[in-house]
Amino acid sequence: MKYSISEVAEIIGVAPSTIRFYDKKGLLPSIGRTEGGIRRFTDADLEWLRIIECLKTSGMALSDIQKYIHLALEGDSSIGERYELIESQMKSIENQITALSEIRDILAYKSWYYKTSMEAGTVSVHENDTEADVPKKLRPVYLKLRNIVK
Amino acid sequence: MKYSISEVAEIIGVAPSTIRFYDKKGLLPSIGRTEGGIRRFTDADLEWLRIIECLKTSGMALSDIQKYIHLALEGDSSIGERYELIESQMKSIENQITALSEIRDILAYKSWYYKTSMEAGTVSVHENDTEADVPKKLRPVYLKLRNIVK
DNA sequence: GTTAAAGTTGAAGTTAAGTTTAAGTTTAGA
DNA sequence: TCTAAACTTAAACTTAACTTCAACTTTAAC
Repeated sequence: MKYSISEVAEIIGVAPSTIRFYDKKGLLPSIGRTEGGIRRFTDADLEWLRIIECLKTSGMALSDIQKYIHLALEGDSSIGERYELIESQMKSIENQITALSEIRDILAYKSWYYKTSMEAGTVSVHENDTEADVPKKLRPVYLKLRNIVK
Repeated sequence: MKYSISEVAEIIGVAPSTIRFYDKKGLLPSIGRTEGGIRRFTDADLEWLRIIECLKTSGMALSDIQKYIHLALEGDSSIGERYELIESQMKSIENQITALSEIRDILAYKSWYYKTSMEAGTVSVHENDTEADVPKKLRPVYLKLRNIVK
């Protein structure tokens, strides 16, 4: 099965210009062309694009994705390097998840704070809050951040 | 307690130029100045900066953070709007965490794939893999993505 | 054989979130 | 009082990841 650039764009969910941009950056190894020079994508090319999407979502820079793809093209000799790259990206993702979870907890506190303020009509309702006034789930973040979370 | 811009930069962990940039963008309401025009930060100003850091980590754009801060300055009349903003940011964070978790699972599979390839010296060791060859934990992602995860 | 839609390229433009620079001012300490 | 360190501003520069543009070519359908 072969696809045009706009079909691929549709399937992957990006703009055609983005795919040309990736191609120019060397992220798409050896895309086929018609005699007239028009790109024809194979299913294998689609897979590369999905891998790019995946690594991009993980926060990897395009320049590093390019490195990874070229390592993959090198074959078995680069397995070790690719393993290291993937491991390091896994660690990065786990750090991101941890950071986001902390922020989510803070926002959950703020959400409760505003919800209850809304019901009372004013944020003053929390002026003399103590731990006991805060829902159990939100107490850890309240205790840690009561000075900065307004 | 009052702080100079470089002290604040040190405490918060950003460059002084970043703080000036935030100030110019209207993210820091009414920073005090000496007679000569030098910024003097209070503990309340530090709190704003911590809130900015928090919302920034959550992926909120500076322009939206600015809106939030100005809503907060408006007082009780903006509680509802602030609540909506926080709720929407919570949802955004939860989506981010979900997306990252999926990517982490894919990378965990790739990590296993490369680790075992490394031990065998070649990725061919996986050529005829079936579900049974994949560690139990990695099977869901393998089944879902075996066509795209190489 | 025409033609309109879709493709091509290189180069320039965009956006966000800063950073750097240049030129000048303020301040703290000896 | 002098001076060096720290501060000020406006404006230009940076980087990543695209997007848009202009000018031109290829292709599919009639």
